Amino acid sequence: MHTSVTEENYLKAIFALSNGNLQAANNQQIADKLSINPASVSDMLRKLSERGLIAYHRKTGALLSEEGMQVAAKTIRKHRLWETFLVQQLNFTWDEVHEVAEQLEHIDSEKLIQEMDKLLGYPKFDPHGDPIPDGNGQLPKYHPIALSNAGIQKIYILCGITNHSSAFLQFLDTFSLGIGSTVQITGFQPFDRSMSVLLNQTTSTVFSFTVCSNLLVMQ
Amino acid sequence: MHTSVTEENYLKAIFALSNGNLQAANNQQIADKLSINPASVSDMLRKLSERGLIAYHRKTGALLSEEGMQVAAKTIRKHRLWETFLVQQLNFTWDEVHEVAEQLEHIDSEKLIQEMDKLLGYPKFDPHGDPIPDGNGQLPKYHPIALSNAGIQKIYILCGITNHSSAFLQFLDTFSLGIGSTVQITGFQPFDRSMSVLLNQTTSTVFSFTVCSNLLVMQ
DNA sequence: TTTAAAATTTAGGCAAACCTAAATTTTAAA
DNA sequence: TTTAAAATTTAGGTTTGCCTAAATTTTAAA
Repeated sequence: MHTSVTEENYLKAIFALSNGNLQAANNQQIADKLSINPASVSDMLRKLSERGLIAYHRKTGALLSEEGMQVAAKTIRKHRLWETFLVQQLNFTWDEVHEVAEQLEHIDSEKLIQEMDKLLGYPKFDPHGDPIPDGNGQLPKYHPIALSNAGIQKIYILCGITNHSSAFLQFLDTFSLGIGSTVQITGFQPFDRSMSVLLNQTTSTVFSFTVCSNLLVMQ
Repeated sequence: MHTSVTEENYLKAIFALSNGNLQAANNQQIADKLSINPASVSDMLRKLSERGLIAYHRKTGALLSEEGMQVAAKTIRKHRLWETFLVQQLNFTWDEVHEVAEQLEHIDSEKLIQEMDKLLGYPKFDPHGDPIPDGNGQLPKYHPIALSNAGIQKIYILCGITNHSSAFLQFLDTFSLGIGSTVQITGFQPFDRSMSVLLNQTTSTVFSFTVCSNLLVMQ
């Protein structure tokens, strides 16, 4: 199925707003996200629905169909692979990649994206730590490990904690650290098993072994 | 000045048809080249003319203005850099690159193209042997040398000959070799100064020193 | 339960780029 | 030089995707 740039942007927005197609996205949310007038969104939702890419009802909102999901995942896959390429090979910074990736994600070439994937070594996460869907639109499996068991230099996503005390939560809060934050391990001190970490690609600090063993991360 | 994908395609077509802005391109030629109805071309030529990107008159045809030339050169620069990238780094073959480069050439990011240029080592010619305009839209200078003085492994463009005998011309003809053909030097035999060459990226053969000294090539 | 506010849709338009069919202009042959 | 053919333009339409303003529907407060 051929999809226009506009359609792909709507599907991507619905994917994001629906939190991976869990809760339906309504007109207003989509209009806000895309900075498009609700009347126009109404039009497009009807069209996407007629094309079988979403299920939509004005009261309940929009969810992606099987096919819509495929398109969205493919577009996100391209976006994140391009971001990875721009940062790793073209010296783009974190904040520069998005605008360009928004354009590149709509380039239509199966070979291009396969070769790009290969060139980058089949990455599972982009430089922001967001997961890259595979060629079938599947997100990488969720395999949490304690940060204390994680490998040096790698970038992880915080996906859970094993200590729910308010003291610990407050501690995390002082670093603006939450589920989905990225944690890159930049160093390890064997004598106390503490780790130097880079949080959200911005804040450098050191976490004790106690902290590290209470943070669940995935690749 | 912002230009649409469509406008860029028209300017590129006019550049190509006008042979680098030497002889004006007429409606019909542009319509054929872009597979667009002459009536539509008429509309667009008026628009481009109003925007100051071309000089157009129905009798004399279209030529690029200074500004139109800049846009065309920039688009061609992007196209050829992308082709080079696709072939060199993403294992695309000669015939696969065009379709994708047609899309990529319209991506708008100064940094992207600068970094791509750097990544590729500031190439002057693309894999087809076509010259890549520099950041200011200038084509590389024409510096012909005898093939016998050229460097191994490099790709050259045949740009002239110093022997115009029909025997020599016929000889070239058997290899479909003409001005604009590419010649890559794949080997050099010092004992007779003969060269192994790859012609037009397809035909492998060996040229004697005599042949090599009568072929003018440029980088 | 009524009613006001908020969300959504409908109606009517616009711009970009394309089209076909019908002029009109240019070129070239008789 | 006339005239027919070819090239080009104009006129009137289409589709996509957006807009504003005016309904309409839904939600939530009184």
